[in-house]
Amino acid sequence: MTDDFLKQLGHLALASRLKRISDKMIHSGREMYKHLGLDIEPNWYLVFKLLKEEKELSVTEISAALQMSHPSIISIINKMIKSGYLNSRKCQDDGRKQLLSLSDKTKNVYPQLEKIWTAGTQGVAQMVGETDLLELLDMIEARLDQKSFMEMTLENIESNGQ
Amino acid sequence: MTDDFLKQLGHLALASRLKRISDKMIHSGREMYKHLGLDIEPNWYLVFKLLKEEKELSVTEISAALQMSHPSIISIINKMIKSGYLNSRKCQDDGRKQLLSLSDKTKNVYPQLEKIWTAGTQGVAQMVGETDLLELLDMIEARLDQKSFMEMTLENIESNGQ
DNA sequence: TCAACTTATGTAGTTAGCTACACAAATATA
DNA sequence: TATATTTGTGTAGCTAACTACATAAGTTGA
Repeated sequence: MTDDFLKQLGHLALASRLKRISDKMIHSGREMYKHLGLDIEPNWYLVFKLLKEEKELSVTEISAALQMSHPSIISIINKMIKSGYLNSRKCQDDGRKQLLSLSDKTKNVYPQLEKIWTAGTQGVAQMVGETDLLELLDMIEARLDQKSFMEMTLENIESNGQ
Repeated sequence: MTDDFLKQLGHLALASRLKRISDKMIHSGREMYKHLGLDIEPNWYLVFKLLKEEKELSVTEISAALQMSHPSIISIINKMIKSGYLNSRKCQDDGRKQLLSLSDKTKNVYPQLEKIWTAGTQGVAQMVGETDLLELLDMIEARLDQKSFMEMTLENIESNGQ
């Protein structure tokens, strides 16, 4: 018997435990950048890595690639622009679009960032060990895409009620 | 090659993926309560279940059991009190303490809530299948408690730099 | 017994997601 | 070609966690 009530709840508390772990890691990531004297936030690596690969993307394209809502992306990129890490220019062909790319400032610090991300990847790999956690997450996300947690639960309520 | 950039990032994006899954499930849980006509929020089940078991607890005790900060607990219980699901009384022995317990309203709807949570537990169990996901989470949380993600990463930066 | 410390609660302000709505630009269609 | 629809971006307002600070009540020890 542990004093961690979430563990006791078993499957019911899955979402809460996933949230607890991710919150803790994200918070620790924020501390790490601060410790290293960088004005970078934990979720920016997604945009950095994506734009390193794709060179120039619109808000909607970033939103689709990261599977996050476009208001979330706007909030992230506005901070990154303000801090000088992204360039933004209006698209010539389509006046609605804003095209984002990495700034020179970013290109200068990129080697340092890569070292941090490499070390972070190693840290997660050490934590996860030889387990197949990432494959499990693939499976869970695939199942959640097929049928939402609400749908699954409502179906179970239905069939339990028979 | 998938169009989900987070998957491509492998271990590096673990925290982001855990967040994405938990956010999705929590959001779906909110919709479910709404669909069922209940004015209950997704994270309240933790307090309901805990107080069902322990009868009467203070803010700090709830905070410890759920491993959440006390301001988070205050925010949750204030809403639950406002909605009539919790009773609060001042502790006689210790005037600083607020003692929380389940209200009659809660006791009346509890059977219905149990059905929902049972169905939700089944839903998660179906999603997780025969895997050992919960044990993996136990392991990861234990390792994170020993050494934070920041510490792990900084150590790796150090040793990579040699 | 009273000052210093500790503990329990509460408040303020931050970050990170989200949906719903607004609006402008592009495209499609009658 | 003019109107209607779609698409891309942006804003407002929501939830949920956190830390840091404030305050009040208990406890301890000189």
